[in-house]
Amino acid sequence: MSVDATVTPESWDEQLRESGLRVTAGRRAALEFLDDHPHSSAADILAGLSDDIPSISAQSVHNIVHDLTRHELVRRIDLPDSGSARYETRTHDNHHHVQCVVCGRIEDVDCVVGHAPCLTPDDVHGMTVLTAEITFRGVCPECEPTLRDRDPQY
Amino acid sequence: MSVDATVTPESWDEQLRESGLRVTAGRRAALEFLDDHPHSSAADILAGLSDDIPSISAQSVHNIVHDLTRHELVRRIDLPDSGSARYETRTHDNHHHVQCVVCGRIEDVDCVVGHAPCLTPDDVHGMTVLTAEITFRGVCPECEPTLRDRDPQY
DNA sequence: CTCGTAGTTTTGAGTTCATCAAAATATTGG
DNA sequence: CCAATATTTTGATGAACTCAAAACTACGAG
Ligand SMILES: [Mn+2]
Ligand SMILES: [Mn+2]
Ligand SMILES: [Zn+2]
Ligand SMILES: [Zn+2]
Repeated sequence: MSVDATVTPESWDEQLRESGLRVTAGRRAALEFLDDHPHSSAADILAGLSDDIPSISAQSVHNIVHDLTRHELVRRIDLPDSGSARYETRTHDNHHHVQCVVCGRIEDVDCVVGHAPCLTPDDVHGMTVLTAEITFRGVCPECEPTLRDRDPQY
Repeated sequence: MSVDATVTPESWDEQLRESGLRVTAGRRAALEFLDDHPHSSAADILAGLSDDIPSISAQSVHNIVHDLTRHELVRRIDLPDSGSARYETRTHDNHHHVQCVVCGRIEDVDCVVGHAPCLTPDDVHGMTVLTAEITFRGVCPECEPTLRDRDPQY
């Protein structure tokens, strides 16, 4: 059983350089944090990085995720509720998400097709469809009892 | 050729009353406006209603769409870009949307299945999937030339 | 028809998330 | 190590939405 070593902690430095971005403590820490905590908000990242980098500011986190998103080292996702944008290091695999309507928990859902667009609808008003962003909404196992309490007919 | 008369302007009043909501000028006007201008934002609605109801406030529009959404007379949609939430009178038909990445134009896309959830992925981490919100992203016919100018390899 | 009450709108303030701009600082090639 | 330029920080600003209380209105009871 061998672990895929294409994404080691140090490789973030390489990926940053390959994108023409300078290697900074904030960017490296943000990438490491997002790899460990997918679907984090800018505020989550700020909180997660403040211990290691006390000087980091909210504005810096926004700058960082913006730059990393633009160079496709991270992916930005905007889920229906969830107030703020979320970020993750899983890019280029066209995966989707399932979100618990009770607790907000977010999990990845592999794309059945594996490439964009994974669906092709009938009538798209003449538009050329590039991607299909899918957000499944449901109830996670932990929240099912909660929901049954509130609405026994479930 | 007969027009479906199930949704006449006056029927908004009935639908409001059936939901236990009082019939007010703002609510009636908002429903009429949204029926004519689907996928409008709260700001769009405010602008569209200000002529007829000069006293209307931004807060009122938020109250109105919130109440109408809660009683399912309108549907709220949150699209990836687009900053603000959008609203429409087409409810209960589980339809989806296609959005032009250049100009932001939004169009309806009928659900192929016709009922939620229209997709059932393999692994959803034990969650019970209720709905699948799909946003197709692409380029509309009007914007294709623009895109070709910027990036000739298209 | 009038009145009273609960529902609704308005007014005003406040929050969160994100952006813009300029000064301070750090990275990196030479 | 230095200079050039990218990045971070600081500070201000904006957009969308929410909260709370006062003013107003729809509508059913009388
Ligand atoms: Mn993901
Ligand atoms: Mn629609
Ligand atoms: Zn849950
Ligand atoms: Zn377009």
